[in-house]
Amino acid sequence: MNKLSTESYKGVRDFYPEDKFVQEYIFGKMRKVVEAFGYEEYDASILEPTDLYRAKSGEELINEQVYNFEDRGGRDVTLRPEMTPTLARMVAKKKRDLGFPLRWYSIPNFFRYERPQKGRLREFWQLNADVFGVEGIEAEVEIITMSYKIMRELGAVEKDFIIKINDRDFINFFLTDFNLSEEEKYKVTKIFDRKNKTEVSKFENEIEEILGDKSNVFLNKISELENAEGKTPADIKNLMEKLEKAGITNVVFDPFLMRGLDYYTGIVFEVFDTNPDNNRAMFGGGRYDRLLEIFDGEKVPAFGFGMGDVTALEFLKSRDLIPEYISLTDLYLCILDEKYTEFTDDLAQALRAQDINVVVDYSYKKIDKQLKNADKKKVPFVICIGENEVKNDKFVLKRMVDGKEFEVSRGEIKTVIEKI
RNA sequence: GCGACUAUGGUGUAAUGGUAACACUAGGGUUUGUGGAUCCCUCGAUCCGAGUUCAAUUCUCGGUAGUCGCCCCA
Repeated sequence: MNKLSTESYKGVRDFYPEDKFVQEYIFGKMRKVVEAFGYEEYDASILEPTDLYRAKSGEELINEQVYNFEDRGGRDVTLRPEMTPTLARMVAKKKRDLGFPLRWYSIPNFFRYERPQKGRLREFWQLNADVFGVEGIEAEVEIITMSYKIMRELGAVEKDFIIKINDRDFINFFLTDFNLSEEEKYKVTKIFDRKNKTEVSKFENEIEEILGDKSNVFLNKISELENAEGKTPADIKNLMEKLEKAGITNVVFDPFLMRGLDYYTGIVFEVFDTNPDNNRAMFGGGRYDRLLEIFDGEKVPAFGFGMGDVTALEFLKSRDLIPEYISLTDLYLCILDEKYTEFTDDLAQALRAQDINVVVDYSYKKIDKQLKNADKKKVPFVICIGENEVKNDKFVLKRMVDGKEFEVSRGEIKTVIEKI
């Protein structure tokens, strides 16, 4: 017989309880922050018609990076690679009913068919928080503030990360002088996007290919922006001032920041790890005022961001910010002999009725093995049930962290567990 | 899609052209109602396929997987 492999599928992860605990910790922090700003949770199916992504997500993403298949009815189906198109679809569908401004969040999983490497897998989870119906800079301030607060909640200090911002409109404005076609403009944004990872000469050559002999003029203008603080575009300056008022000072203007997705229209931002070993964008977002047009022609102003669990986890690991596993179970009941099982079950039921999480060990192993197991599972309290307990209805409640024992009656168990 | 490196029990390591050792873990026992202790026993591995060879876990090639980088990137 062939042995079945225990390996998980390429690029996806198994979440053992300790792993799930950490993931839930991260999600919990995300939830706490966005809910404090009034964001409501939504969700959707992992399957979407492929057409949804054809419109605006970017050619590369749809052609090479998605899992798609034809279903039995001949429909072209895709495992969602991102949430924004789904969200836009949901909002567009019930636009008249929803009431704006609308603030929604979700922590769904996504699939992308790519080569797994550090900080990037084929399946990942990502917080998505979006606000619809706010045209002004308040949306940017709010979302970027939330990004900042999540980082702080996770234990990061300001110098651990830096928030880069830019405005796509602003680049487009510069490009209007050059009479470029839409496609050429698009190419320029892609080259910009790559700039920080490209050699300067190569970058300049690529720009020159598109702009010809005017490229020097263009590049000079851009570098002026980059270097001269006074020339920072007004909206960026405004945004930075407002963030500073909120106590967020690790923000910089980066005229080359583009982000990969095609649907961004205005301000975009990315949060970078300042650790030189992990010089990569951790997460980001931007304004996409025109995305909802693809459904009914009406635009709805929108600003949102996404924060993935893989990069967040890498960050926490590198800063030693992973929390220690804590069991959700309060009490572990050992049974010393099979004949005390019924008594133990009754006790467990009574305690559960008082909202205590109780696990019963039915292994009937030696008591030291049972205790060892309780310890391994990180359950904080143990009671062993044997002849004495059944006879007297008195118990020895053992606190595992220091081995201290407390003599208690049945009615005292709950209060002792909660108090100490 | 491209490149580099890697691949031994569940985990971490060892070794050799003659089929594998050790530690931890797990299971069982011992000490006979309180754990991270001692002692004993047991389970358990050379990624897959082909080639060279009397003999391959070891050498060669291919595949697969992992790690890192490139491309790309929410």
